[in-house]
Amino acid sequence: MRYWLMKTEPSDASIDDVLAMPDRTVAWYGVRNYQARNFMRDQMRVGDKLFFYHSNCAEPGIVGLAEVVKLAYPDQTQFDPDSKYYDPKASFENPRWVNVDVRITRKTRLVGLAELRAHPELARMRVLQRGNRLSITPVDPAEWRFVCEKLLKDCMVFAEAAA
DNA sequence: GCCAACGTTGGC
DNA sequence: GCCAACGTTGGC
Repeated sequence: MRYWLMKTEPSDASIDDVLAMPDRTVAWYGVRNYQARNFMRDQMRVGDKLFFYHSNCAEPGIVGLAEVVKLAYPDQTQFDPDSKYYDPKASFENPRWVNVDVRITRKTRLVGLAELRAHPELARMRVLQRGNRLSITPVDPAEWRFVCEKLLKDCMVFAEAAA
């Protein structure tokens, strides 16, 4: 089982938006970067866990925990001319982009960038590196444990309670 | 809104 | 295959 960090812009799909969806599950459509796509296509398995991260907003940071509930399959938005994620070079026969489905397991307090940077144990996290733009990045098991057991201890908010 | 960083495109 | 131009990301 692997661990990941997945970015979303809250103006597009915030954690509260996803909590309001059926089964607290969302298709992670719209990824248009090959490296991020390959992570979903080649490495993600059902049961992988992830940090749900808000980016490009007033308070960027981790806001929840989630898990992969469906293996990668063709991203439907690439076929839709009305979608901003439409890709004219993609076809049903040769889809270019895929997505997994993700279910929120916990809404947490905001763990912001400054707080993440404050811990040497997390210094190697990809999301903290200068110039990082990748929307999906692997997370080390030790980093996952540190965030969950040290930073989020006693302040876990259950998704059920938050929904 | 600024701008550094980085990915993609396309002419050659 | 090189690389300049351009577009996007995302923190600040």
